[in-house]
Amino acid sequence: MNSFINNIEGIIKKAFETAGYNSEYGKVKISDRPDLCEFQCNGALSAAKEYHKAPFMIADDVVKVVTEGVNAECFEDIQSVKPGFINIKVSPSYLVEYLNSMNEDENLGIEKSATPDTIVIDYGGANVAKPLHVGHLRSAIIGESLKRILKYKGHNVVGDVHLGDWGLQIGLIITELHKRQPDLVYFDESYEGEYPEEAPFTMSDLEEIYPYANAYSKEHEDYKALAQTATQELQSGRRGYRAIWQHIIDVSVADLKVIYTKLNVSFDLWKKESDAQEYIPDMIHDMKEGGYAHIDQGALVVDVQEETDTQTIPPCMILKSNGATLYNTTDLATIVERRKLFNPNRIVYVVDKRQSLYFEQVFRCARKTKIIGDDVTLKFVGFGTMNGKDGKPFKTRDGGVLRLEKLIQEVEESVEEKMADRDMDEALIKETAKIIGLAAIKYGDLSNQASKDYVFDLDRFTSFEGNTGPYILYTAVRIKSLLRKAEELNILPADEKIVSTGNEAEKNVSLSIVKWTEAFEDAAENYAPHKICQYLYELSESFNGFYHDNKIVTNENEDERASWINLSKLCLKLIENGLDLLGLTIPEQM
RNA sequence: GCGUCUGUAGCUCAGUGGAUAGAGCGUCGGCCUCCGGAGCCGAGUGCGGAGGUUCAAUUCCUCUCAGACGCGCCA
Repeated sequence: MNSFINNIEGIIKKAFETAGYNSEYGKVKISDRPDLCEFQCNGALSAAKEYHKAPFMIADDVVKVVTEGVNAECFEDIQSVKPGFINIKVSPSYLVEYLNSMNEDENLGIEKSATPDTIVIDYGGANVAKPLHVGHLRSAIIGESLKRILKYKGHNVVGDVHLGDWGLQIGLIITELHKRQPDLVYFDESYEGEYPEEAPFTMSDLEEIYPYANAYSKEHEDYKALAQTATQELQSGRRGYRAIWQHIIDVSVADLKVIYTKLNVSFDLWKKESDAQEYIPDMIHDMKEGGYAHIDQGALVVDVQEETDTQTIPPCMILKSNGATLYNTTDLATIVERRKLFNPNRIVYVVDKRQSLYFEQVFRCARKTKIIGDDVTLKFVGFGTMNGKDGKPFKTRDGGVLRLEKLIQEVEESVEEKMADRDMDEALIKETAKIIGLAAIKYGDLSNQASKDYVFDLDRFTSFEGNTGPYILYTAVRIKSLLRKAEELNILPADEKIVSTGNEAEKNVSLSIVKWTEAFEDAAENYAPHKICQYLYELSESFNGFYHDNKIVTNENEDERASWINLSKLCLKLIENGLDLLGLTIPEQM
C-alpha cells in the first residue's frame, strides 16, 4: 500500500496539475514547523521561476483547487502562507482511516519489492582461532540489522559470515603446535592412517597459542619463515596440516556460534576463505588470457586507475612476487564463487570503513576483469570505530583489545545492578538483564550513522531514559502490561478498529505511526538502521505522552477505551516489528 | 606529499535548498503523584572559519582551519 504521505502528495500533485502547474512541484514532506502544520509542500516556491509568478499566488491557486475539490474532507486545514508555503493539517478521520488499513495489513503498510533482488551480505568478519573482540561487534550488529531490513523488504538475502581461515595465522599455529608437541601424529609425514577426531587443543588453547606465535614470529625471522612454509604446505594439501586446520575450524566455529547466538546474530551461510580457493586458478588464468593482469615488480597485478581519479589508485594485486595468494585474491575468488552459487544482484560488504580504498580496488578489478557484470551492485557499507569515552578506539584498562564476551558480560552486570531492587526473582532478573543489556549495546551502536565513529558510553546506553534501547523496550513492556490488564478486566475489544476521538495526544501518536513507511524505506534504501531507531524513539515518545495524558484501560468511555487499546496494540506491533529489524527482543517485564 | 571522511548546544548524537536548526543527558526553576513517574512544562548556549552559486545555504561549490583514517606484496 501507499504511504500516508504519498497519499497526500497524490492529492496535492493533482491539484498542481488542475491549477495548471507541473505536478512535480507537489512534493509533500513532514513539516519543519509542527507548531504550524503537520505536513508541508514547498513546491510553489520553486515553481515561481518557471511560471514567472509570485510563489504565494501559485500556492493560493493550489489550495483553492484542494479546498473546492473532492478530497477537501481529507484536510482539517490547508492554507497558503507567504512567501509560498502550503501548510497542511490532515483530518483525524482521514488519518484514522489510514491507521486502520495499516493495522489490517500484515506488513504494516510496507510493500514488498516487486522485483526482489538476491543479495549476499558479507558481515561478521570473524577469524578462526581468534576470539571475537569489540572490533567485530559493529559488523555483526549492523550486518544483522541490514539483513533483516532487506529481507523484510522482500528481497532474497543471504547472510555470509565469510570466515578467515586461510592465512598465515594457521601456519603460525601449526608451527607453534609443532614446537610444543613435536610428537603429535599430524607432524609425522610418513603417517597414512586416520587422524584422531578429537582436536589436540581447546579454544582457550588456541586463544593463547595464536597471539603468542604471532608476537614470537615478529621477533624471530626463522620462526616466521617456518610459519610461512607451513602455510604454503597447508595450502598445497599436506595431510597432517589439513587435519590440524580442520580441527581449528571445528573448534572455532563451535565457539563462534555460541557468541553470535548470544548476540542474536545469525548467518545463512558459514562460508570460509578457503572455500573460494578452488576458483583461483581459473580466475587467474582468465585474467591473464583476457590481458587484464600483468607482472609488475614481480607481482601479478591488475591496473585499476581511472582517468577521472584525483589520486593514485594502486593496482589490485592478485599474486605476490613469491607467487602466493593474498586477501585480494580470495575476495575476488569469493565473488566468482558467489556468482556461481547465488547469481546475486547485489553483494553488500559490512566492513570497517578504513578498508574503503581496498574494496574500491577489488570492485574495480572485478568489473574490469568481467568477474562480475555492470548490472550487479557491489556495495561497501563502511562503519566507523567504536571509541571509548576518551574518543580513542575502545581498549581495556591496560590497553589491550577487549573481548566481546567480556564487554557483553560487563553490560549485563551493569543492568543487573540497576534492576537489583526489582520485585522479580533472581533468575528472571538475570535473564531480563541479558535482553536489556543486548538492547543497550545494539541500540547504542545502531542509533548512530554506521559510517561515523561513535563513543561507547555504558551509563548512557544502559539508561532507561532518553534515546536508548532500554527506553524503547520499556515502552513496549508498558504496553504489554496494559494489554495484560485489559485482558484481566476482560475488556479487550472484539475487533481491531481504531476510531478518531478528536483527542490531541491521540492524533500525535497517529501521526507518528503513519510515518513508518517513510522511515523504513529510508532505512532500506540507504542501508541505514539508525532511521529505524529514530522512528522507534519518536513513536515511543509520542505514545508515552499519550499514555500520560489519557486513561486507556481505566477509561469509562467504552468506545474510547476500545479504540485506544487497539491504538496501543498497533504501537506495540510497530515497536516489536522495528526492534526485530534491529535484531532485538522484548522481555515480558523489566 | 596525495586522497577520503568528520566538524551542529557543556556532553552524546539527529536533521534540512526554504518560515523560529532538533532530541537525550547534564544544569536551573516549576507541574503532575492516575492503567508501571522510565511523565509533562519552562530557562539557557550551537551549524569550525571565509568566499561563491541561489529569490532562499547549516545543506550545493571553492578555499581555509582542526581531528580521524587510508595510500602494492598484512587482513
